[in-house]
Amino acid sequence: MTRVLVVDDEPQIVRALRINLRARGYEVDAAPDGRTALDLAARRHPDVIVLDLGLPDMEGAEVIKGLRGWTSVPIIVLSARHASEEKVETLDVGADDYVTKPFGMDELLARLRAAVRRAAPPEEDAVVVTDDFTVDLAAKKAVRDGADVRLTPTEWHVLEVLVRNAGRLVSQQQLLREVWGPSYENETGYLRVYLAQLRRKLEKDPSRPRHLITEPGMGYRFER
Amino acid sequence: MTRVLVVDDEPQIVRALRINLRARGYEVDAAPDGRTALDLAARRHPDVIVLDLGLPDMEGAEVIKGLRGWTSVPIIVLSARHASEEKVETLDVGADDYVTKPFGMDELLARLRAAVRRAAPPEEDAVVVTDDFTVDLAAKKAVRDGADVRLTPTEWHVLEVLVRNAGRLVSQQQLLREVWGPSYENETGYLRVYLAQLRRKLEKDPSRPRHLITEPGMGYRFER
DNA sequence: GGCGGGCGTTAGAACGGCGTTAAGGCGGTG
DNA sequence: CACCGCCTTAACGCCGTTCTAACGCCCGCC
Repeated sequence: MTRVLVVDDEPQIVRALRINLRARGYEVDAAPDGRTALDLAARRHPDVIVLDLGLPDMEGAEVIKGLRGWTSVPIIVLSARHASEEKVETLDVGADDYVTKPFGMDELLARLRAAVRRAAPPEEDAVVVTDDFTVDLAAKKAVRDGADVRLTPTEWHVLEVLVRNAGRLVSQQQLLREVWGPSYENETGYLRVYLAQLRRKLEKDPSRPRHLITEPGMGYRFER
Repeated sequence: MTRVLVVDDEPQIVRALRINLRARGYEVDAAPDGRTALDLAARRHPDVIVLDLGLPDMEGAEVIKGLRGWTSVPIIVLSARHASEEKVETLDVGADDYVTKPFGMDELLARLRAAVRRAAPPEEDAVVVTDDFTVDLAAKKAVRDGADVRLTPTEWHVLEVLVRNAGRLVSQQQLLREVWGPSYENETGYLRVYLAQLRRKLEKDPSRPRHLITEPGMGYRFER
């Protein structure tokens, strides 16, 4: 779950943000001043910070610098000041975005989504592991006994559909449609050939498949 | 040097941006429409894109989607529309920031600095070593048997994309998009020529490549 | 117990894709 | 203006993939 730290000394703004963020599945912490904000940021490691300028105890710029000393968490600044110099200074000390009050909640949430999105790690590899072999969907790679297994485009495509539906039955028609196209729905012979190929390359005992399983008369299923 | 791609069909805005950016040491490319923008983005790999909505040939959202299909370069949108829905939609399809016209040049430049700053990679050791050769991504150099290998710009670009995706399969379309641009996705002949060149210059036995590997029908893969 | 349909397995032929080379064209440089 | 790299393009031969057909097996059904 995404964690948001809201820093503002006006209770009604904190309240409005808390309600809106909670409703969208965010976890919300709140701090009424800069000191508490720095403390909570260190302890709770939020995924994004919404920071109101004009806190009672510290300059906004000081809060940002205090954060930037050790974290690159996205900071979205809220401010009543429209002055260009203030925006420039705030952004240049390390803020990621600057929203002027009064602000539209929809827009703030959209900017928050954008900030979280680009801070997210670039995409993890979707790796599926079985006792006998490993399938890396992102790298388009299958490994067995430590060695890469070479798969042809069609073999890979069939395997991919099955693995993405791991544990579920995939009907022959569905497989044929996704790999060969809608007009090949009756070519069940293709499936027999390619499933045999895949088993020969991946299963320990191809005659007794443990992962690429036939459901007679229905379709095929990948079990990890 | 930081490279900026300015996308706008109004010459005076392009001109103003170009002058201001040049004066601050940026390298500036400009595109008057979406099609040119996508092409230039692929060929020049800007560090940030300033995109005006309301281009003559494409919807702004379409341009953003076209970019987001293969790159995470920061996109700062310029727009005359202040409507909240437009901001939300634009940010949600992948824009990083949304600035309404008329805009202050100082503010835009500050937002641009912020976008570039947070996109900057955390100073990685960009040296990849294999048994047969070494690739230094930062220095843009390849070394084999202690001697520098001379690579043409295109050769280097192809190698760079493959090395940055080390171990992962890179499809022919992806490779062509990133090196030649989206309109070259069918020119698979280029790949055959350039992969042959790279193998001849880098592999010990070019007829049996150990690192620049072809996956027939799918793409290419760099293995260290 | 014979029969037929579905499935697994194998091999070969056709096709398209890939590696390789070299020549032409283009732009940049001295 | 001539030269030189680099990119593009085309031609050719080879290799891998896909398709197709044939055969054997198992199982349920008549």
